[in-house]
Amino acid sequence: MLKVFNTATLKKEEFKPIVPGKITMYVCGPTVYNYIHVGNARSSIAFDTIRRYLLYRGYDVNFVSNFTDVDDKIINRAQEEGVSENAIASKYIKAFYEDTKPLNIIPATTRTRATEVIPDIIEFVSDLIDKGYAYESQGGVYFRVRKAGNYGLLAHENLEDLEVGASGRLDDGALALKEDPLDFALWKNEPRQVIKWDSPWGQGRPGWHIECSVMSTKYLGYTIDIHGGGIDLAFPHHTDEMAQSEAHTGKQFVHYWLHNGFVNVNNEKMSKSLGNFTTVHELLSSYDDPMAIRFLMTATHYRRPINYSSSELERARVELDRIRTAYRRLKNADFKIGDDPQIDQLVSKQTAAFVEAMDDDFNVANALAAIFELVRLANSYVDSGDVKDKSAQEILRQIAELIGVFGISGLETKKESLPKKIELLLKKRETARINKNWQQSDQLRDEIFSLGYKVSDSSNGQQVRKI
RNA sequence: GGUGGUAUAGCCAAGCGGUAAGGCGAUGGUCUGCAAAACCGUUAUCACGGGUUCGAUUCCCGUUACCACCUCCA
Repeated sequence: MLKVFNTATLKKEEFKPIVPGKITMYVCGPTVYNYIHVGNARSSIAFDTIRRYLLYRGYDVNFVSNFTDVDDKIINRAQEEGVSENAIASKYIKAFYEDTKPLNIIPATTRTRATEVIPDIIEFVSDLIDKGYAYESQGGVYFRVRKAGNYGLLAHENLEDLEVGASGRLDDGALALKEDPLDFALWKNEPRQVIKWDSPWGQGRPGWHIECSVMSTKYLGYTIDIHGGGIDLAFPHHTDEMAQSEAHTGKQFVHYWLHNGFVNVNNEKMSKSLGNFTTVHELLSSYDDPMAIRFLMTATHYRRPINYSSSELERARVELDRIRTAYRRLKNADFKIGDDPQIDQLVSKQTAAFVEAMDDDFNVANALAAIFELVRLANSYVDSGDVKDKSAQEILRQIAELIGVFGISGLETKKESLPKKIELLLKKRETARINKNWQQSDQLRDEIFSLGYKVSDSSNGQQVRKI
């Protein structure tokens, strides 16, 4: 039985999809005014792993996400660079796909830009006005927060506390536009010569939260199973989404709210505003093992913070290497025809442990422990010198499938093209080894090492990897 | 100030009423020409103070520290 932690109730709840066997899932996507950073990637990876596990459990998952391609930051960026907002957005949308592909993130079933649903947004907002949940004020449209039931539920705050914060931060101009400091914008009046659309309230552009409500209801229906995002989105973004969506449809918006924890740097949140971020773009260009990045992000429980540093990344790589090494060893072992029932039994025991762990709100730590048990089993099996093909294939298949749920692929490949010079030195060393010329063999190993490659010997000959 | 979260070995991190999974590191051993890999072993009383209980890391109360949200942020 799958249980998930719901931010709305702060409890683990049994997961029951609206339609048996099918899951509707919406995850808030990035505002595309810059490259995504490691923290953004963590969120994508966390929900990708959740999605993969649901797929592994046999569910059909309809996964929708968005690109926010109209907002203040994009407009500012466009003005700074003297190009259109669309040029900025398109550039970083392209970069998003380039950056997430090496991290093995499955593209969303549907991924739409905010600017592609403007008519739907206008219709949605008009309906809120008709229903009395919103009002126009000088070309802008605002949502009446006090009219919504259980507003603040996700943030676990009451209206009075929220109001203290709201009235304190708003300037007089903004306050004058609103009936109540708590109200938020559904549609913004836009007098400047920047990206904007005609609307019943004059020229303007959508507020921040409306696009997600529109896309979620448009592509997935009035009520969806899972809505995800970073925990910082719980308030105000998801709170506002929930209020406007439920006001519009009269139905519960989301059954399970899932939020991921942050990536920290020196125990502080990595964020664009703090400036302490590393973009995935630059990380990928300076680090040659994207699967290790994925492993670091995915092997930590999604709600826990990750303290990001190069040493943490290195540790993740070493851990992942243990799995890869075992996988390759077993794959390259000498098989005998046959089957070892006791091995098969141990494999299914660990598979069951994996499922049990993941069913408990995606407990990846315990799930990973099951994978490491399989790794030890694989290694011991090879050491026994009596490997039966059927059992070996079963171990390999399970390791690949389970680590695949974490989005780690290519366990056996990791083959890189070697420079000619290295190839030559390896050949020379092989000859030396056949002649048991250990001195020359060691010398060549040192030489290869000094050129940036580490060579080690196994029963299958020399193994090389780039340092 | 309000709200939510976290505090477990050198590090990462499970467990959450019956004397602590897993990984990294360290260390001893086996194997190997050496090294690597692998395998076997060693490596913690769970922030602090009370309370409940036959028994608490696990429940309750309090304290302390750190993080986050309350403004854009995954």
